[in-house]
Amino acid sequence: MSEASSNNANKSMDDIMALCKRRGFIYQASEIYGGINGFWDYGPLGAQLKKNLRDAWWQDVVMNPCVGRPGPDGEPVEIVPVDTCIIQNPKVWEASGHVGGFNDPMIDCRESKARYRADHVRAISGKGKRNEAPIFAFLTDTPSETKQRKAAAKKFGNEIEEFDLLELGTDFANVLGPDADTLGTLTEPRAFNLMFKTFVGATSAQTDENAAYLRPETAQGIFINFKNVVDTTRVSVPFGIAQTGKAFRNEVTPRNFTFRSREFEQMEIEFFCHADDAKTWFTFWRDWRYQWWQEIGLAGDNLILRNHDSDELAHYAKEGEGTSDIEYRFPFTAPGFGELEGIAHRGNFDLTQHEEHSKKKMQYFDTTRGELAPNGQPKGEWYTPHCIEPSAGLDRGVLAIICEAYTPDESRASKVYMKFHPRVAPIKAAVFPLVNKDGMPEKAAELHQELVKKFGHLGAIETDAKQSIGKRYARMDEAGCPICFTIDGDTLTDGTITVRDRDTAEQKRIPMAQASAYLAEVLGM
RNA sequence: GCGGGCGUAGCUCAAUGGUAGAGCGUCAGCCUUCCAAGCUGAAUGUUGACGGUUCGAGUCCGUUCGCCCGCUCCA
Repeated sequence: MSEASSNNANKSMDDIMALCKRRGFIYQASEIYGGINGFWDYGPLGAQLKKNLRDAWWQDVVMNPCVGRPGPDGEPVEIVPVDTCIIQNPKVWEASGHVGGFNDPMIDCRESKARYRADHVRAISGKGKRNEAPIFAFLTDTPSETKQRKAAAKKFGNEIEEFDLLELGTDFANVLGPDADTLGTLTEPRAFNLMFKTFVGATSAQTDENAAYLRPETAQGIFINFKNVVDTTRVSVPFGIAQTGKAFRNEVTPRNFTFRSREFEQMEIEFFCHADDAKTWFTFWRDWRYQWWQEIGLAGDNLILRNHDSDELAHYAKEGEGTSDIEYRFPFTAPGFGELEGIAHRGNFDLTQHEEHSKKKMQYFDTTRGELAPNGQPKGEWYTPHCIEPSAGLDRGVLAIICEAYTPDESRASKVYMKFHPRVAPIKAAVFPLVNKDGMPEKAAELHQELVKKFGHLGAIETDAKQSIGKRYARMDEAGCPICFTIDGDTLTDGTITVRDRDTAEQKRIPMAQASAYLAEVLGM
């Protein structure tokens, strides 16, 4: 357990947010106009950090799936990428269940602060007295039902009638809320539209006919291209399709810095396999994804793997075998955890839905299955593949990495340093002349150019000749730069430089000619 | 959506209803041979926004936007 991971509950989110602002990791979106609730912008260091995490995922998922670890079938894991549109045909969201399932009107109770799905609330009035107080509202199978039935019986005896609350319309002045003690505390029903709506066509009217939605998840772009990928590439089940991209949800309550944002980026894999193999693939992905987050720097006990209870499964996962979350103990969730990535067994829910709604065949012909023909070859089998979905939040990953890296240290000049794993660190190295004269700046520029050329595609290589060396080290500590190379007087005579380690502040001398190899090793190359 | 707290320079914070300040950071110059050293100087604010009370509002009142905490919600 690292020092950083053991005390997240003691890390101040205010301090972390201040550092994010001060050093240019994350800014409030539209700040000069007073911000906009639920949106955040990344500054120079944050944008690079986010790109590094996205690149690491892409490399380890798409380019070299599971870093070469074979799947449960002993074969290399096969993954191909796609990049699909944020705006899809609206029918996609009908098929996926996002339109029908999440437009439900909700009712709030001003007294009890409870919130109810309007269509779930039942009501009891006196017989023929629907327009008179009191009317008793309740939720079936909750304590409120018992309580309200008792109250209604006391008031009306057997002369009652029972109906859906919504039959009253939108005015509930005569209604006693399920958990209320006074009449008329229920608000009128309000729709919760979790999807952002927009309109397609520059000259078209903004009517429902032209309505479209910003995607609430990248996953559907994969499912609706499943057949395209199967038909046009040489993949065969089992295989996965991966995608990163923005998604949008009109969250009821954006909260906790970037953790719950209305615009966010996902990194998703939809891995298709035969139903018989789904369970083993689920376990495989769950375990590897957990390990991946550990290897990217969330190595301590702040990261856990949690299997969902059956009663909290999402609509799509009920068909499958379950869901596991990889969760991180953020300072604002401690001692609890917040989700970084969910690994869901979606069954064949999505492909089946799209097959029904689009009338296009989504089944897959597997030539390795089926009974054997006389010649000993399998006859093949048609089936709708099941799907394992490791779905990660990129912004949440960045936030977790920032929280994990944040390390207060009163003993050093910066008082805090960012202990980024070298692979995600936005600044990979810095080159300093110890003093800004005597040929040192020239040497520094030389080494800087060399390192930029070799490592610049991975992140920033900085150089700085201003002010004292301690100040420059401190600045790099706060930015999370893993190592600094310093040119001094000896460099000019014997060709050696000092390497300064961020985490230990220790220094050692190496030949300048080996700086590049040294950095490569730090970066795990 | 409810309740509570908050909003002053890039950051952290001062300022009795009476001229908006400090520290740090940033920038410039000098200096400087390993950890924010030293010296000199500079820039930076419609006090979140709008309205009101007042001779006068950072301060009081209203509205609004945003952030934090709790509840709620969370595909």
